[in-house]
Amino acid sequence: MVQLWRSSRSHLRRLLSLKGRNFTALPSPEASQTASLYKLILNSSDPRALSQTLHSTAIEWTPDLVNTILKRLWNHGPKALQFFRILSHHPLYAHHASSFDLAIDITARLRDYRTLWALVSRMRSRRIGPSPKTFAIIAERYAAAGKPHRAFKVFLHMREYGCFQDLHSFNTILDVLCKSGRVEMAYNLFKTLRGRFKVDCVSYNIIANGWCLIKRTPKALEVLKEMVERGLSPNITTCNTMLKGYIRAGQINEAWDFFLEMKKRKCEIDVVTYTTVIHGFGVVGEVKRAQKVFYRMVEDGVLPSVATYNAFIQVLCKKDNVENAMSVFEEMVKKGYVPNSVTYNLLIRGLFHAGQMERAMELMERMKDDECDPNVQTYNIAIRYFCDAGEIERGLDLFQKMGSGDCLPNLDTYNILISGMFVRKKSDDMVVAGKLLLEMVDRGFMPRRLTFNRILDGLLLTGNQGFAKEILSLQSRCGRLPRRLKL
DNA sequence: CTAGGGTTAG
Repeated sequence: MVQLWRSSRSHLRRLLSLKGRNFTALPSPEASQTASLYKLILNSSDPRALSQTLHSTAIEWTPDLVNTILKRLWNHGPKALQFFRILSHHPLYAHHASSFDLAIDITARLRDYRTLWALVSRMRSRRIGPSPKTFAIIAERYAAAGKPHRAFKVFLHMREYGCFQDLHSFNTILDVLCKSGRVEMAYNLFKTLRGRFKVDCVSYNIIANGWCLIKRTPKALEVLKEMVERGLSPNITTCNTMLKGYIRAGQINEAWDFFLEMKKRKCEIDVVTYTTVIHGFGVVGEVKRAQKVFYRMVEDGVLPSVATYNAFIQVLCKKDNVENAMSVFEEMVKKGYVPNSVTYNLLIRGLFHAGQMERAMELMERMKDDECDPNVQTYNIAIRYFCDAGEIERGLDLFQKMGSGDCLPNLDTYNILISGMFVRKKSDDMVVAGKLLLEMVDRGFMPRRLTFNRILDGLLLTGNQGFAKEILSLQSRCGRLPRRLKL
């Protein structure tokens, strides 16, 4: 029966999709089931009732379904974990390792490390993990939370959980440390342990990139020199890393010379090289040069990717004008490229920036036709510009739309909207700001102290003493959570 | 999620 429905539905989809792209977004039965389950979980206020529903035999749980729901609840961590927990007690279904990884990621983001390690233990006792991937997630979150030493300790203790420390996992931990700005620490580990793990070109690239990220290109070069001395050859990734490093450090002439040198030496320049150059030169204002490279690359036998178009489109939006960006957009579509959400977000921002609010909103609608629904970033852009323009109501409308749809607001959304509440000096807006603050805390986001203070001041100045008191007690409750970086 | 390219404000 279900099978029948499914096949006739997909037949219908095929038929409809012939008539126009609008219909390709028609939800499949699986998608609509997922959507209704998601809404059910999100809107339930009674955990016991929810538990009963989710345990009912009518729902056929699969790891895919569970993971989809966990990802959609990403910006509502407590809800996501509640869902995960309820399903852990299902009489027939048992969580897949990938769902554990997602749940672990969420606990880490909420800085709930006790639950995190409890989940790791449960994975182990069920003999479904933890895997090196699990440890990569944990290490990354520790590093991002300003606990690089914890991140490294995770790596050291992997073996106790049955995971071998090999070159892969070593490279992962180096990269995690570098990306969180702890290059110094990564480099020291690298030097101490490179013999044991027999480091390769990837390890050197990771360290070089680490130095580049903090704009220390000479250090990166030094590392690469060492690499060559030890008999390892740089590859195209090494070159692209340095190229981007020069640009990031503002060494535009060095970057250009490096690019020319790459060409002269006939190293296999690829689409990443061109994308880096186009974006790098464009954003520092060298639009003509970026444009030349963009049109030249095809002659050189390298086809642009969607990312290349995105880089070029951003350059045109920022340093040229939106109309030209729109033409390049139409041009890429005509050539058969499928724009992604990055493309749309760039153009939507460009149009908003040029004051063309309505055209921006039209483009936001058009996204849906491309099976590329507006995402959090899209909404954040729109909300920001509407608030900046004083059209607070439209910003709030969009926010409302997000909450009811399947694109939950993230930390940025709340910050943007709360700032927007200070544009008009209205008492009502202060109350809305306060409510947003309560909601964001409820969803596992930690407002900055500045946000608390602004709202408190606002409420006190507009005579909302009672509400201010409530916010103040919320703040002290939040303060108990250890959130500041401690070394 | 073993490394490099597109979304975040002036």
